[in-house]
Amino acid sequence: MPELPEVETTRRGLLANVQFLKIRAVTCRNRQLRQPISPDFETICQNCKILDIERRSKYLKIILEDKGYILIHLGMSGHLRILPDDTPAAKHDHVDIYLSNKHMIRYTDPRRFGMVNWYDLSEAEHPLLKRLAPEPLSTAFDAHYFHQRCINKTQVIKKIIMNNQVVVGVGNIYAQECLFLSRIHPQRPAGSLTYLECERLVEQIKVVLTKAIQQGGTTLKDFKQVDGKPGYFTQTLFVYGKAGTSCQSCHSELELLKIDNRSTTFCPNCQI
DNA sequence: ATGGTGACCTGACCGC
DNA sequence: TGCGGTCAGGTCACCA
Repeated sequence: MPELPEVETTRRGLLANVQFLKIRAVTCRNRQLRQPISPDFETICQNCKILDIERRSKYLKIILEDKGYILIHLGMSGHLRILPDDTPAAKHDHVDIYLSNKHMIRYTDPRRFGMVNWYDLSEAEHPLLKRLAPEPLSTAFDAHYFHQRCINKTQVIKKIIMNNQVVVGVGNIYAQECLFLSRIHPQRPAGSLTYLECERLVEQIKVVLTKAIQQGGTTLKDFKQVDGKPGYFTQTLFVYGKAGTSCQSCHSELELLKIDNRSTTFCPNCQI
């Protein structure tokens, strides 16, 4: 489900609902996520005030007053909702964070590839955050930087843009969309891209992610915003999940490839 | 250092 | 109806 636009949509929805509220209590029903929830998680969070919610890559940081932050990752299938605090828990509702206003933040994640934990480490100190590349929508991510990172690389370009040590936040859906819109074949060795192609790709990554955020993310299967509304970006997808249909630009048949074991749809005519 | 592979999980869907 | 296979939005530890 969640790529960067979905996570950013979630951040905005949460922030509007929980900023400056106090955490009354926390319930964990299943601690076995991508990494186990630490035994003292509930105790540490109790009575802390939520100051802000930040996003770094696809991680959310719930900033607590004078006391570090809760780090959340949604993995493949996770989502967060704001619900009345007496809402019964279903099978995959692993964590509830009860707030001072009779509501709670509920973390649900069927596949449990996500994580929830508390830290008091700066980004430079945190093992999961310290090696992350620049944000795609920041000025640090530009054509010059990206071209430098591609030079002499034999890896295919799709893998490079999905590598979070090159740029964060580009997952499988948006990688395919960005490559289509930049007219670059997903299997090109990164080192073969010209400066102009790098510039085009960087621009499309920014445009596609910005639009997706504006539309509330992509709705796939069960992605919902924190208020339960769907995202609307599916209406804007050109290639993801459309193998066998015709290219909206040239009407050739879109083809399917496996790259790094992940499905990749592209137009064999437009993308060179 | 860089690159490739398997591992972590559950659920939906398809063909038999 | 049931069973086995395949696939799915992500990331990281481990190996060569």
